[in-house]
Amino acid sequence: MNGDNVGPNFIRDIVEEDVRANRDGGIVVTRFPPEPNGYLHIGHAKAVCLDFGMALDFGGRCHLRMDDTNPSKETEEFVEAIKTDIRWLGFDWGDHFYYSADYFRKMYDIAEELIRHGHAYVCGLSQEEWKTYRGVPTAPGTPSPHRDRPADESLDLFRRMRAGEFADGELCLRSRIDMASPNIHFRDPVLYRILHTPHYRAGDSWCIYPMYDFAHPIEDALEGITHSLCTLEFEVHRPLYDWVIDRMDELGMLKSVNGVKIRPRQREFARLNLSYTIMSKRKLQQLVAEKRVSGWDDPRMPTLAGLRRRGYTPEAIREFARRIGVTKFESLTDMALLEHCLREDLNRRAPRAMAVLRPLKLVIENYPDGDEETFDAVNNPEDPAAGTRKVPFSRELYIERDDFMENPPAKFHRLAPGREVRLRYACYVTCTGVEKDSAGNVTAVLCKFDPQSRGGGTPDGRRVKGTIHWVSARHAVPAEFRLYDRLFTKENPADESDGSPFVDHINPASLETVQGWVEPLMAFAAPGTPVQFERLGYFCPDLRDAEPGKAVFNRSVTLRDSWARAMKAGKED
RNA sequence: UGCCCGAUGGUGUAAUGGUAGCACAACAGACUCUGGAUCUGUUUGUCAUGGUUCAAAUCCAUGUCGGGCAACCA
Repeated sequence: MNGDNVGPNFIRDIVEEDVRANRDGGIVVTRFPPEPNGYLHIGHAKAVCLDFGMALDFGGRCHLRMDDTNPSKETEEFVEAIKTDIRWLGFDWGDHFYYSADYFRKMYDIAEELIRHGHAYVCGLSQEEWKTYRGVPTAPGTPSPHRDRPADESLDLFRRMRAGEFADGELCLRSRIDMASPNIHFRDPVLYRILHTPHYRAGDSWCIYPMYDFAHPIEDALEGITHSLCTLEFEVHRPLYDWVIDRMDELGMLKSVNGVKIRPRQREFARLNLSYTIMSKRKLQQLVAEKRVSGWDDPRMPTLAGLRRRGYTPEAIREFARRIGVTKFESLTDMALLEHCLREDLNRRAPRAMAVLRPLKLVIENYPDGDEETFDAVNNPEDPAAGTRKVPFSRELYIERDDFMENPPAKFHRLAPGREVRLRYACYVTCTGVEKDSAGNVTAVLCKFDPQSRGGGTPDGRRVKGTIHWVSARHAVPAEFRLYDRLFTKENPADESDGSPFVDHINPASLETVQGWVEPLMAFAAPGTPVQFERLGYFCPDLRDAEPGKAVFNRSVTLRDSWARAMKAGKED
């Protein structure tokens, strides 16, 4: 029963032990419960992979449930986006798609039962007053003056709350637990509040809404969830979760499967933090609202929609989730690991092509002007089955500006006056001179080619140190390239303890747009399909802006570049 | 100065009383028609102090540091 969707971790150990002990009849049912008030991000992907992965690995199932108990922030748009993203990631909830809102009636009935049994009461304290009564972590609270309200009276008041007789905040339903508890969440937490706000799904049928702490365990219990996995900040809520489950048990409302009563248990793990980006929904929302990015799906965003548009694959993200593991340690994971997972996946799968981002004209003086020919190029050296393609060649080519230097350092393997390089898949050329404009800028590189080197080698077996990519000027298709870099310059922009807001650390160079050329076949690349532009990186035609006749490529991630690294380290000589 | 949780190389994670391992990153080399990929090698670690034990990253105690908790948010 050991799949490999989820690697070894303490949650897996717990589930394994539960199954071994035949707890809940040995079945595993998890759930992923997003609130539809924003887009899913890579941090959610970690949770999705855990929730669905555990179910998959133990032959169980995972429910998708919109945790929509707060009508003021939730919309249908987000529901659809969430479903799209989870499907894209590669997970399937089958028929088990739920809304918290669909349980409102049941929750209301349970609340009434709690009142009857003395577990809850209607409280008329204002939020401001409650602050005083609740006490602080270091000192016990004092009971609300309404704590001893008779059940009949609370029931009447609660029904009138539901009927809309009171204004927002005028009354609330409170659990009756322990005002002296060292755990603040046990000091008679609110179960229901009055909110005269229509719900995107339930419409205006309710003006009272359940709180998360009340709703969540009920949903889990009704659905027969065995393992309710959530993030660390809910750890202190666990006693309350268990309290509600106990009440459900008393009411005989725990689900039974094959005669076995299912008792949901909450387990907590650390959320994902990634270097040079942010994971807070609120902050992401702020980037969108302030138009610092183009939207939730801006390719620089850590949202799944953004990563998808950037060219990330579900496989890479799932592998990333597997590798980071699951612990209770609040870590800051290196973005380089995510990038590594993408490169690893794309290196295996992405077809190669040639593109020139910053063009410099190269003229082969001894190549006849009107002539042209094609060379065979390998589509993917990692996958022989991908075959080869024909790439057109002629007298005038574009090469990368970076691939030519007039006065190169010793270890520069590319083109320079008098130096010979290989044009990838084509032939050897030797630089014979340059053309310059009046300002002294090189406008073209002049070369002669060795006709015997056609195909990329020579009879005399002489070696060249460099191989550079190119496109034939006459055949090239113009293209826009969007070169993305990390969104922030600070490793942990979410940390504002130094007084600087995260938006102050947005990387001004996170997007650079350049106009260049691609080989002809790339004009037909389908949006979203990955390609490696040789020696540059992995790209994909933009999902939004690429269309027939308009080539727009997003750079997903660069290739590892040891030359650039050496240059940066100042070791070029 | 209450309650809860955590601490293993630069980063992330494994070892469940018995040789501290893996991955990423970094560095070095080999190979190469991508300065890519691949392969080989190197550097760096159990928060501290006690205790239990033949044996402690692991169990216990104390301390230190970090995180969470005082929404009618989730």
